[in-house]
Amino acid sequence: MTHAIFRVARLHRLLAAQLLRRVGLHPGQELVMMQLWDLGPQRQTDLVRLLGSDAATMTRTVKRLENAGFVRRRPSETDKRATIIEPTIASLALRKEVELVWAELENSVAAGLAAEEQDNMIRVLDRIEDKLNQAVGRQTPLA
Amino acid sequence: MTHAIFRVARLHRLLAAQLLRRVGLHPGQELVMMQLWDLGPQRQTDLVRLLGSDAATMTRTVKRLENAGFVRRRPSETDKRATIIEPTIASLALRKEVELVWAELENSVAAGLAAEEQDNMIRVLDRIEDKLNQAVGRQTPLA
DNA sequence: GCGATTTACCTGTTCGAGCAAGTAATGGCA
DNA sequence: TGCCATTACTTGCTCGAACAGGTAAATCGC
Repeated sequence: MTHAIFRVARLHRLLAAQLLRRVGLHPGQELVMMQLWDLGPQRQTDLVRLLGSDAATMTRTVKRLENAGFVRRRPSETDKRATIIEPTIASLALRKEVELVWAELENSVAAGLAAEEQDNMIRVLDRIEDKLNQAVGRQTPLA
Repeated sequence: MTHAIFRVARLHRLLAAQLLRRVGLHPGQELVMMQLWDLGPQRQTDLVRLLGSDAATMTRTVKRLENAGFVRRRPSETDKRATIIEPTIASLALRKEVELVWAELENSVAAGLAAEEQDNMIRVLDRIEDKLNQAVGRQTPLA
């Protein structure tokens, strides 16, 4: 099963990269933007928490999104350590394109699966996610 | 479903990285070593084909494995363009450890799933893999 | 046999991802 | 109030992954 997951993960990411390329994003960036579009301005820490990502990676990803003009950075007024990230007006045009890409990705994955199979798949994936979270969380005691 | 795949993929890779760290490998390197252990010496191109990877990535990964002493490079006698990669004697000690890591990874994923569920999961993942291959292969015509 | 294409590999670059280490602001606690 | 751990973020490093571009060897077509 590990093999199968590896292969699907790689292909899934590869396809995402191909599709996102047309939109001018790199895989991973679209997840940040989707959070901002859905939830509005967020601190970097919150983005890290929401995406289960890494603070250092977030710093650099946000910097690139800022250079690309999709995001603005503004110091928090209540916490001088924190930076608030907000989507720019310009990014709103991107949103529809990203949603199209997302739909195409979803379609490529789900094509040929009955609705029932999809539901079951999601349920099992969620359970696997829980298991993995446990294993990652507690330093995998090996015993 | 795309969300679920992303999350499982990331966690799966993260757990693999944690486990492989104890063995001194980075995720991706173990796949190369497993091919070499299973099939014996291979040309770089063959490794690329077997793993669905990239020639440039393989060049660098092999170089690092060589520096780590797990792999040796030898020019092909029949094709002066090609390099043959072979596992070193030293790498054989690694093999058992990697197999343990792999088993632990498999266990973390499959724990709590009935055998029947696992079988079904693998079947569906294989179908998804096919779909993704089609989508990636034919430049995703968007229409 | 010779030229054009293909194949095998390498280097440079960009990006996400993670670890380590460092800075500065915050907040808790004695 | 003053100290100290925590939190938010940054920078430096190493890696896998992918693309672009480049070299040399092999192979195909004529």
